[in-house]
Amino acid sequence: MNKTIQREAILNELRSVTSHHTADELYAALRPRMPLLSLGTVYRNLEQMSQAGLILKLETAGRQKRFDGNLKPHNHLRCRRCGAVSDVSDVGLDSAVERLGEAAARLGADGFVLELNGLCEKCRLEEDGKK
Amino acid sequence: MNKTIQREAILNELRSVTSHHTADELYAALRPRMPLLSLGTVYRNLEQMSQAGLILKLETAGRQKRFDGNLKPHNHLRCRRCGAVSDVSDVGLDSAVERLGEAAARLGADGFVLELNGLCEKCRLEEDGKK
DNA sequence: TAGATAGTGATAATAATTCTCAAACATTCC
DNA sequence: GGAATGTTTGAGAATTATTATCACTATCTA
Repeated sequence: MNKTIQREAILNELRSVTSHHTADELYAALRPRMPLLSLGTVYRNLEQMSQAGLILKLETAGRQKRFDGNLKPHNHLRCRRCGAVSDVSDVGLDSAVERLGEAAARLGADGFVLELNGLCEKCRLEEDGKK
Repeated sequence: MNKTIQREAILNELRSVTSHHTADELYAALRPRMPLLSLGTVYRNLEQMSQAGLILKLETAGRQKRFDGNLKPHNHLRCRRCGAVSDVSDVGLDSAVERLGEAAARLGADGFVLELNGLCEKCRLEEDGKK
């Protein structure tokens, strides 16, 4: 895998945000700096880097795939209102997930995909505001 | 929601199989009996019935959505080789998932999506056969 | 620095799903 | 049972997300 300006830019962008971009969000974020960047290049590199284990591909509910530059084990919440995916950190959840991993391994599974559903911080505040 | 022949047929088909059909698999399964059935009708009804809670929509990894006529809580394994989704029943897994549900509820989440990844029965045998 | 390889941008192609709309059907009310 | 009303259908067009193609350019290796 050669080093290219485009690939570096995509990886840096993904690592510098805690949100979990879709391919077209990344494209939109990078275009001002790289006006010739092509959407196909973004897709190609995201796929490549997730194969190589440099980033995570989140392909759970919702139409578009999202990508995560944070490789440390952590959990995700998808907002049922705005669709954003945010990180969840909670000790109780982490230990439940660990147990789940053990149960899955015992069954011979390679792993699992998990995503919490609910309202993100932002939408929770907005819904409360309405009442 | 009116009662129609198409809707009944789709629901019955989903309930009579333990595999988890995609829209086009259902379409293919029903066409011999209902040659005028349209794929749009299948999609429309699947969406409607999952909204109404008559069936489950499984929209995890993989491009196509799958639908499940079994409403009892149970877990799924997606085969990394053939893409099929099968039911997994295991006491250890169930209790880990229950804990996970409690942790998620404590955090204010509505629920979660979970899918194990690995080889299904059929592919496991075939892979073993090769060696 | 030349030759081999890999990656890029532009665009076409594909896959899955959703939308549109006139005609057919189901339900309600008399 | 038949008219009025609302719902659903089939057929096809449209949309969305993603992948493939390909001539050209950048990167790497010797």
